[in-house]
Amino acid sequence: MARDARRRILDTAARLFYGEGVHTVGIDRIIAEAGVAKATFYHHFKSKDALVCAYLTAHFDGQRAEFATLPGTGRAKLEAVFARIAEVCASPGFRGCAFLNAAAEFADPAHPARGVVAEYRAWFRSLMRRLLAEEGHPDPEAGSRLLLLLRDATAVSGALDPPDQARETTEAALDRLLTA
Amino acid sequence: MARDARRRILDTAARLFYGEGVHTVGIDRIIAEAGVAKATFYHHFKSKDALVCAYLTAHFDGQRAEFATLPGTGRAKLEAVFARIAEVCASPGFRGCAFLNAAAEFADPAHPARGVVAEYRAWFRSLMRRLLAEEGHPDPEAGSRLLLLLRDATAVSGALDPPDQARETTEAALDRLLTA
DNA sequence: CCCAATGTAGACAGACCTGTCTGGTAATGT
DNA sequence: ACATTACCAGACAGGTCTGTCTACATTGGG
Repeated sequence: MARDARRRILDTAARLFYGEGVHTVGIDRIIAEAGVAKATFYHHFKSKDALVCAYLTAHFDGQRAEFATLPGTGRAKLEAVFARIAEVCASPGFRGCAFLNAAAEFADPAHPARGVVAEYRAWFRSLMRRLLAEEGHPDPEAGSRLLLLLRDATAVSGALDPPDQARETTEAALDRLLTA
Repeated sequence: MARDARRRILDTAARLFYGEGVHTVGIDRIIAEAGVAKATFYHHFKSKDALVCAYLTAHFDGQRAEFATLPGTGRAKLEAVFARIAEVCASPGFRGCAFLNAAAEFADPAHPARGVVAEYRAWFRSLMRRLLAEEGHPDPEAGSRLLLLLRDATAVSGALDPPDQARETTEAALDRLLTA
């Protein structure tokens, strides 16, 4: 046992921060559920804010890796990406987009966590831009903004509306937004 | 002075809750900035949760009243509503949709605040349904879901993207979502 | 005029928060 | 074998949180 304390902390933080919100979950609870000493926690993370950033960054890395495995190029890949998003957003236990929730919790745009959120959004948009360009879309720049919009909307709907609504409506919207 | 303590509390709560987040603003701060005694606060609101619900409900009422003053019917009114939304979301000081932010802060769907959010969403969607029906839209039910999606997306974008992006992208998306 | 409602000021309890610190244990690398 | 590193357990400080309480002032309706 032992060399995996950091991983246990990150896993527990991901579960609790995502499931219950960053502000409502304290360090004490994380170290208790991770089975870790307080000194160990502060050995690996200099503060709670640092842990929040690490949690978001790990989430970012995971999503980047997941989308990279999806097959296809251009529009086919685009549809695969949104199918995956819609699937996740309609799955049980979905509690909204981790980045959007974090942004809502940290009102100050200068907060480090907001930086990770901004990086994520920039990455997602550039992915959309690339896929639209591959497809020969007339205006990948404007198109990517529409698709970022759709991504956000699907996440919100998945969190607040009946499970299937987000998936079906996203499909319909994707069609309309792509064929212009 | 005096008979307006409740209003001062509500105004202060709206400003602070919206601007800095519900969890980060304490009762002590609200009563201090509202210039009100603690006993007075707990005389008007039985708990902080009750104040949060009152804040959201007031916001709901305000938006309902605002949309009611917009002229036109059918598609004209629809476009007026979204123009207003986009304008608000692109204005300085916009920190996201109060309902979406509150929903993100209260992870438990059974929290009273989440009830107000659900009521708001149901109202907005029924408004969309009505306007689409007036316009002779072939499927107001599905259409209203698309427009709720767009509303959410505009709010998120207004909070996280450069000011003008939300407005322009919303306009473009509205066109595509309405003409099928 | 008097009573009830509404207001102010602020102490207090009990809980929880983050972050620091001490002290001791187990695994690792050289 | 031994030093280093990672780890566990838990006390502690200093602050903030919600909600209750006492004690007193003001105001308006009957």
